[in-house]
Amino acid sequence: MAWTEITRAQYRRDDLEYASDLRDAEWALIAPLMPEKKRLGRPRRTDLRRVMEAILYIVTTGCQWRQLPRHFPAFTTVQGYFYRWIREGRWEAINHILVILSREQDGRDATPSVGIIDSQSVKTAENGGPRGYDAGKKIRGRKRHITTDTLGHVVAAVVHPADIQDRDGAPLVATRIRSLFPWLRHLIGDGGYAGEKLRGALAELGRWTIEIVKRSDRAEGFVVLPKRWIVERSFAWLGRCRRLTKDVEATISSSHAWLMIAHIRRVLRKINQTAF
DNA sequence: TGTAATGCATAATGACCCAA
DNA sequence: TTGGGTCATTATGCATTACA
Repeated sequence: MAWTEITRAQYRRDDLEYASDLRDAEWALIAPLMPEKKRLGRPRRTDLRRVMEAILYIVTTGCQWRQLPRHFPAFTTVQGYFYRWIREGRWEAINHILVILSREQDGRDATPSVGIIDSQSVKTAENGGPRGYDAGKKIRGRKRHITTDTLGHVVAAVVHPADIQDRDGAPLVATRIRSLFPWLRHLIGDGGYAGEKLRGALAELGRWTIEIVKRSDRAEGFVVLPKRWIVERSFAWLGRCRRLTKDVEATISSSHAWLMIAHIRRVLRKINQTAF
């Protein structure tokens, strides 16, 4: 019997189960977000749960496509779904829905009204694609530019070459936010987002406001909580996924997809843990 | 029977590293 | 500088299969 044909029960034996695998309750959350059965054509035989688990395996371990263990579907098949779901915008859509679910579970409005923005520069590997040099961080690669809500959910992300300044990348993020969470209009960021240029760019996009939290705030008395640690914590969470410790992708779109997947993984776990 | 969708191997391409 | 090697990504080809 081929490895790919083993039953779920066999697959669940300890020696084949991975920490990155989906628990039943987690799969229940994303199963409705998987592509529907097509009317025509050859019916799908591949178990999409295994496809998801294979992708989660890669995002957590950081292994190459070719190193995907044999009892997952063939890596070319998994890869096929990965890229197809990028084209369909499915990764972002899944993330969007899970963030809403998670917020509602925490008793918040589905749509956040405040976002905390920050970026992280990551080295790229030898697979080419768009990149640039971040002189400040001395890193040649790309920036992950994200906005979180006050709970630390990544509500929108943009990946761009690292030579783009934060204040120039921010409008790109704002544009993403606008299509995902139209009611989010207030951003909190660090000194990198200060200045009239960005303020003007945001004004053109709509009625955005941005609030700058300085790093060394020596205000006396009661200090407004610097919200910045929330984004930093989110970056730390994402950093646990080894696929993200370097940017090994050749395209911006797959780099963005892995970021979404890492976050999807975290939100799935979070919803599940607090369910009781 | 023809069509559309699927599974998946394989090749091609492009970028980059390394050693000679 | 060149040639070999690694990987991500894209393209291609072919066998399968449900359904009208």
